[in-house]
Amino acid sequence: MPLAASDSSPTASPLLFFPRLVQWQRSHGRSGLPWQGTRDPYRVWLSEIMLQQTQVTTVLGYYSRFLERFPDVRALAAAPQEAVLALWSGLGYYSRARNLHRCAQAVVEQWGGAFPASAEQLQTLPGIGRSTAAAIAAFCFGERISILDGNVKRVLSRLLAFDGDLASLAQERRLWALAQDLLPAAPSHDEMVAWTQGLMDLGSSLCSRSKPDCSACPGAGLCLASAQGRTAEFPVRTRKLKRSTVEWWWLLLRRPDGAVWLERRPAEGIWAGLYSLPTYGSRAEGLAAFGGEPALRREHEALRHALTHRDLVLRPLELDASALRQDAAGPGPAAQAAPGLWVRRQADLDLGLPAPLRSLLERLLPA
DNA sequence: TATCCGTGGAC
DNA sequence: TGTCCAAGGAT
Repeated sequence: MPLAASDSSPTASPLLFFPRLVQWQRSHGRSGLPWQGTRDPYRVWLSEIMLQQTQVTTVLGYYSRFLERFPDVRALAAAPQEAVLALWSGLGYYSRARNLHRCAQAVVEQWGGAFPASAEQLQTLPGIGRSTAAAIAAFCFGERISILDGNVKRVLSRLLAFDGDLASLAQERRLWALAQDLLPAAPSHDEMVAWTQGLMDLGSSLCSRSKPDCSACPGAGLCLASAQGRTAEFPVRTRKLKRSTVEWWWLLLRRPDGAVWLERRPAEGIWAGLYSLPTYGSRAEGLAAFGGEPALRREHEALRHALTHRDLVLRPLELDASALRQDAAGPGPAAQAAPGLWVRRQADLDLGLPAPLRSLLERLLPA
């Protein structure tokens, strides 16, 4: 049965996509990013962790500061966790920083300071999942293995008109297998670098979420979604993000000299391991912990801060700390004293701080 | 499997 | 203003 004239479905093999994308990456892809042009696993690994769920422009400054402070994996492994969190402060998803630190220590202690050279082994390390392991292995060791990040899901689901729901782990695994099938039998190291980078470059430029530029795409003539005019339908992902609102009372304990008391947050949960203000679930509870109503100086305007699953309403209560204990253990009753410190000026804020708190303290403390 | 974990940019 | 989501991983 002959094809109808209106049927514009590509008939070329999707295997042609590999050489086309490799060529496109070399002529049109990104090449000047600070973590490109190296096969040093430490630098590639650091960039991949920072880039998880984080845009390139956000990462650039953090990456250079981090490398300057920790030039190699041994320097990072030897640092205190607090120093790592301080450099990560503001980048978000702080479990990445804690796992980064643990990973560096594992590389030193279990691998003699050299990252293992296969995706399978890399994936056993803290904070390195399947996609990050594949990226490091492809970039640094030329391994024939496919990444599958947000960009690749968009590019390949369109190329193949893959209509599985990527909210499902099973469908994600299917697409991962298809991605692996697009690789030639024996790609060179350079080809794996260009292919891996090309998938991400294409997804972040031509094959954008809205209004992709299919005419300039190296997948033109191969891409099923484009041929069918259905790019907006891919990738398929049923989202079921349920947001909730949480109200936190922040105690702004101020000494007569203006200093503010910060405490380290617990090792799990939101902002784990960062410094923050003493936090309570109600106004009464917070006041009761530090002198009650007579100590109250001012109720600051509430700050609203959006996290992925939660909207935080932060209510700072400024208390007069002059009547409270002010020894090294902190201002509260010794029994509930958490590790913490007084900060007097902005120069004291070289700490792991949640973004909204850094913003608040930069307004309150003198330079 | 579903949920949790930050922040900022794009639309 | 709200929504999506960006080089995801851990539990």
